[in-house]
Amino acid sequence: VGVEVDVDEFGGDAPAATWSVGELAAATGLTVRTLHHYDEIGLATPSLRNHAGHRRYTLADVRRLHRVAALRGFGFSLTEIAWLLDDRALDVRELVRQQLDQVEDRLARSERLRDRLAAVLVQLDHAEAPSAPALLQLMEEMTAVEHTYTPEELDELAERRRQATAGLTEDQLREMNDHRQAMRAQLTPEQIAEMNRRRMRRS
Amino acid sequence: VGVEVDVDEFGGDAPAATWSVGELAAATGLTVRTLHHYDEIGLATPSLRNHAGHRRYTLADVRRLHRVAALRGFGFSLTEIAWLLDDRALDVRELVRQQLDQVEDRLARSERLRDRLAAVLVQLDHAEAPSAPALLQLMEEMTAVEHTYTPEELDELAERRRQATAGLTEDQLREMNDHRQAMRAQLTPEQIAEMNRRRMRRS
DNA sequence: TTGCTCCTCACGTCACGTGAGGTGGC
DNA sequence: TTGCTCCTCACGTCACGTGAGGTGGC
Repeated sequence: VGVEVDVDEFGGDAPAATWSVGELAAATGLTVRTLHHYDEIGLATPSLRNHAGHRRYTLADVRRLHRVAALRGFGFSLTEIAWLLDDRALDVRELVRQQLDQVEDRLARSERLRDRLAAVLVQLDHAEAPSAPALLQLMEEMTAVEHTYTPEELDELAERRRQATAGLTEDQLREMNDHRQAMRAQLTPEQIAEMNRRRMRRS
Repeated sequence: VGVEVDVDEFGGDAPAATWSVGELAAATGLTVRTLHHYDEIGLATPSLRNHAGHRRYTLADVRRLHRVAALRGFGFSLTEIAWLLDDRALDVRELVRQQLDQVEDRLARSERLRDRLAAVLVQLDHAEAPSAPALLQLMEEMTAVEHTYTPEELDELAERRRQATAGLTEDQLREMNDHRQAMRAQLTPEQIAEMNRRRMRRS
């Protein structure tokens, strides 16, 4: 539904300010497609359309949109956001607590995964040729015995983590970049596409 | 493609052991649908089919499947796993490092999200009626000023986290359960379905 | 006339889950 | 004959991304 009044045809009253999708996208950092999507599912619908059928968001619409964006930032699903905004959530505290539980859970998994990956990196350096078969053998050993690390290995592991995140020198960064460039030059188009897709999802 | 020999029709040689999808699913903890999927995309295809067209996995197939499962446990995508298993990965160390970077990134996001959710819980307790509007106002305040916490609030926050994860007493757990039961009794079928879906994805 | 923004389909994503409808061996 | 396992479609998931093909105002 939604009011289909042409905003250009307002009568005596001063016309209230409205926003187009593009303007809102620029202002909120959301994409136009995202605004379309929220409209499609009825989560945030513009109250008006102009004579050409273009969406026109009122101030109230913009406010709702900001709430949606804020709630997304807290990790709620669009369904849950709809419940909250329409005041149909039964127990807000419980909802937040469940959300927290989920995040704690993911956090714990990610930490274990990080440690195991860091350990793999350390072991790969110990290997003479870090090939795929070497990696596989390594992982089978790791999953089999759940290897306990020596203090030296744990140090190396922490060092790895530091290097992976913290500031590298200009030279190191350039070297890594050169290496990646050389690698990419040998990739098939589909492999490159795949890598780009993964990078997009990360940001 | 794939060899379409009937395993029941082996000649003089002792028939090698093979597994059905159901047996493998039970043994590996994967679902039958997952095995079908890996077959569909060519990641792990059974070498044989019996006369009725049923999949028959040889020992080599099972070994490959275990590698797939192991690599999944390290967070690699099915495409990456295919590269690794077919030894088509260009730089194994770089692949592992990228994987580690991604995990570190997710980890950092999750930590921030956890802190903000815990803070919301604390604030909800300060509010007299923890309703959806109260939650929204709270979040707007939080995103606006990026509120700095007092030492007392930080303590409460840590306490929240502890309660959310660590061992609660039997009484507390029972009470929470009763509460959830009561809440569920008021849910619409679609809301229940939604909650179940979320729970499935978590495990 | 040329750009720019806007519109509505409609398919693709990732790794499967979930029926639907049917077959084959014990 | 009844269960059980197996089979192949084929749609659904979640929150959009990405064209495709077209319209309207400056």
